[in-house]
Amino acid sequence: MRKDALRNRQRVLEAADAMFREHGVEVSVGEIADAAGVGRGTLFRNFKNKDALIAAVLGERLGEVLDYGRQLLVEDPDDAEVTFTFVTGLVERQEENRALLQTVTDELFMSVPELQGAHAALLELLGALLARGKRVGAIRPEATATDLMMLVKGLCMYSSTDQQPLAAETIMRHLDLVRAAMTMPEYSRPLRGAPVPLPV
Amino acid sequence: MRKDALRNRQRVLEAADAMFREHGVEVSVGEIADAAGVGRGTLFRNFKNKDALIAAVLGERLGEVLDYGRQLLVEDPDDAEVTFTFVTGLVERQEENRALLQTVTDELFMSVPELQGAHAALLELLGALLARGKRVGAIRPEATATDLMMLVKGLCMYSSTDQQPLAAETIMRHLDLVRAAMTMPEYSRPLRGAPVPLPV
DNA sequence: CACTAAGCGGACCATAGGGTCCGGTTGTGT
DNA sequence: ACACAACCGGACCCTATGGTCCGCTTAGTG
Repeated sequence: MRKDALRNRQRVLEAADAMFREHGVEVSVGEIADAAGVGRGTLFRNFKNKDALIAAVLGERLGEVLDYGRQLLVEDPDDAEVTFTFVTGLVERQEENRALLQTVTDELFMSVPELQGAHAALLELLGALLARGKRVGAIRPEATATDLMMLVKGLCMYSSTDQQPLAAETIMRHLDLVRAAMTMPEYSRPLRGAPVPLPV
Repeated sequence: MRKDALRNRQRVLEAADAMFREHGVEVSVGEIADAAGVGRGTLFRNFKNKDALIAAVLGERLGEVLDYGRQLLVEDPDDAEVTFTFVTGLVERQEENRALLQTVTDELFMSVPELQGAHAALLELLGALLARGKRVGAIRPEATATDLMMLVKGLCMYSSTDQQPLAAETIMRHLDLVRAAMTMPEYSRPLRGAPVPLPV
């Protein structure tokens, strides 16, 4: 591959990542190409179609998330909090990257193998994190990775769909709700921060 | 208004309602007009634009939901379960009407005054339901209507975004998670049903 | 330096969706 | 029965988007 070609590919990846972060995967390829300073032709020569570009960018981002979670599992084998440490990190990343969890559980993208794999891996990781919490009696024994996934996805979708992004304070509060749903009562905690103000 | 005009308006409303139920508000006005057996011109003569049609249909559906909730408030002034009775009903309706909660908290539709009002009314209703639960010590005192809204919206979005609609069993399970998040520990209950199977 | 294949990018295409328009039709009061 | 306003509906327009194509440019090698 020629040097300039590689450089352009890189530029597209970076531009796509930036645009996805800010606007979600709905941004048009045209805008991405413009941001990258290349023509549409160049973009599509490097990525078969938009889905392939999404898979390339988000696959990597999700990979980082998975690494983070696996790292947590290794670091402290008896941390009852590990699930919520991870989920908090996940939500924080989602907060500065609208696209991060868009591809997970979305009919459109479940057909892209690379993302399907990331989804499965994420569920597996959540399962492992929960298992740790269950061992020390922090997590309800019947709770599953899918249960947690639903709550987290819901939280993320809710906050990124809203007009203006929710305050970090509100997100922390919502995380406390997730915690209350998943933990044994004595591991619950009071809700932090203020509720979202009524719009208008 | 001429008789045939009125009849056509009605047909459009019914067709739109049916299409929204099944496909969500994303269906094209063309499909709605076809289903109603009228031309696009007729549709747009009766409703200024697509948003107006959505507001007309969903406004009515949301009104029914509000009536249901207010009815519950009147019927038994000491029912600790009233919040979850309502939310279960809400989720059941959403299950057979993809569009029901789409308009709530969606940037696109928060600008339509009629739906904005319905949103505010829904939050107010949830607040009243929760207040009842708090009085008898069933609901966490710091929990707010917005907290519940987030959980319910998340649950609904999660289930209607998925490839195939989730099993009713799974939705009941998720409702138990919502309950766990909102209630005092002794009002929680074990999760019903089986978790969602891993896709592929 | 010159040649050539790899690479470039923007003009172009097809599709889809919301919304408008107008020539023809039809309900309805007289 | 007639006239005419109200009404109809589909052809049409405009915009946006994903994706293709091809004449021009340029990296890089002999």
